[in-house]
Amino acid sequence: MVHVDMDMFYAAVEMRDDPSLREKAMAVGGNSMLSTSNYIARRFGVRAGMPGFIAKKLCQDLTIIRPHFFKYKAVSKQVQKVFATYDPNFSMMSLDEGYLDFTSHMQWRRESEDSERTVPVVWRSEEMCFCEKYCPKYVYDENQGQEEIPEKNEDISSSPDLFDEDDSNEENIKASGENLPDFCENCEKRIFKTAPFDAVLFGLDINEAVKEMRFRIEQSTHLTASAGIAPNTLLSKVCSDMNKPNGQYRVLPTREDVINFIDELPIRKISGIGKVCEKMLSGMEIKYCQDLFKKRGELQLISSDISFRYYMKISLGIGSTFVSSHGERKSMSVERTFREMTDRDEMYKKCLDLCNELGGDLKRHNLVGKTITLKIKKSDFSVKTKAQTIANFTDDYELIFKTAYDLLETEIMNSKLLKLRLMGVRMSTLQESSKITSKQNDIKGFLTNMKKKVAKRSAEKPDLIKKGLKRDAEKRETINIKRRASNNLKDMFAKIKETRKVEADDEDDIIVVYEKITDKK
DNA sequence: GCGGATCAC
DNA sequence: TATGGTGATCCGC
Repeated sequence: MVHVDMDMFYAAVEMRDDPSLREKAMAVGGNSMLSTSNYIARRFGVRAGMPGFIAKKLCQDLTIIRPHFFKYKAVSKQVQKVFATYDPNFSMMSLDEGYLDFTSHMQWRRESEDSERTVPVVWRSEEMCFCEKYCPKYVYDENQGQEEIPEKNEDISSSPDLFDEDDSNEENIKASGENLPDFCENCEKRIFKTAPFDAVLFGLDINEAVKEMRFRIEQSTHLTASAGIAPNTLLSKVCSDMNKPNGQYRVLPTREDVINFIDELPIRKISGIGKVCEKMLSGMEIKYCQDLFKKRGELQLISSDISFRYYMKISLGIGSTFVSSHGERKSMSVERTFREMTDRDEMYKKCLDLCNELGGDLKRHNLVGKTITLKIKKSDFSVKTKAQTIANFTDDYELIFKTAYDLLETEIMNSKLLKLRLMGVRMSTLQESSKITSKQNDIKGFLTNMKKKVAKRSAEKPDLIKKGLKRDAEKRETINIKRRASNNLKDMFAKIKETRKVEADDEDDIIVVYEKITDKK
């Protein structure tokens, strides 16, 4: 298994596109959070995940670049194109890293010709002109999120047979080169007079195969990647970090090599062991992976079955031996941080906006869901979530808001002065909207839902139901008052009132059904 | 199913 | 002045 990771990805793209950044300490992100930093900035302790204003304190001269995701997506596509030639079933973990299974490729490789392992290459140098004919100039189409590369470059880098044949292309470039001036009028750099390309032959083994892949990535993106090669994904992930940047590392598929590698490895290096887990384990004197096995007795006592098995797998260097494709999405969410918010109407408005966004996202992905979760983060950074599952699948923002509103209202009512810094809305229990039959949306769904409600209610005392209805009526009255008090939110509250009314009718029906049932008894 | 926590990126 | 957004999973109810 191979894990590939682009080196300081976002920062590298920005440095590639703006040479003036290359000599500087720089990071990509915003004032509140940095996504990544270059190696100069890292010397000052500037790290991904660090707030920009703190990084500025560590490094006065830090240049912070706002992220350009359309660029990163475009580059990622190029990288994926290379990945696909080695393993069509590769699995991306993010824009800049992925897992590949080289098994099939290595079978093919053993019987491959030299020419099939030869990568054509354009050697580049800062002193040479690339701004015209030979320049793989990066042109981004922001709408498409795709990158266009001039045809010439496409020809050179994507034709492995280029050097096996009587190559008229090469001659043409040479010939035309003779008519060019020595220096470019645009960039004043020296212009190639001979064909600026060559070819590199890679060997048969997996180290060579991965070098070849990394070379192709570099040729196509002018960015470097690091890779890890190991018998499973758990190990390959750790390996890709060993010789970063622009390097690779291999753990052989032998018991000795795996054990040697894993024994002295700090547990924190393993993907899945985070800050908290590290601290907890260090409290038991567990710092290296071999300690997990040494302390397996204690571990078993204090851990759940799942955790214990996970720890034991780590200590033995066992991981997945195949790349698993991403399963179905399980949730979709929107959340936003903002300056401290105390005004209720503002909160409801924010909630409505989030629901609106979420509804749009769900529709775009052809998804519907039935569990709505409201997330709030208070000014003291404490986080709270409230969830409710509704009767029918939906992607309708008004229905989402109806539920989110209730959850938010509960929170507002339950606290004296709510000071928020973040709000989020999540939809889970998802289904593809196409799979929703009309049945589920009309009478049948309504009836099953009602049966459930009745069952739940009949477990309670009947007078509780009436109390509940009275409480709902009071809630509605509160909302009416608020509506009168707030002109600019008039429509919003009118909608709430509307939906509440539907709900109330719903409840009335339940009472009738409930009475019928009790009568029968 | 719900809510808190942890984790990766 | 000031610490993100999205998705997944696990644990204990």
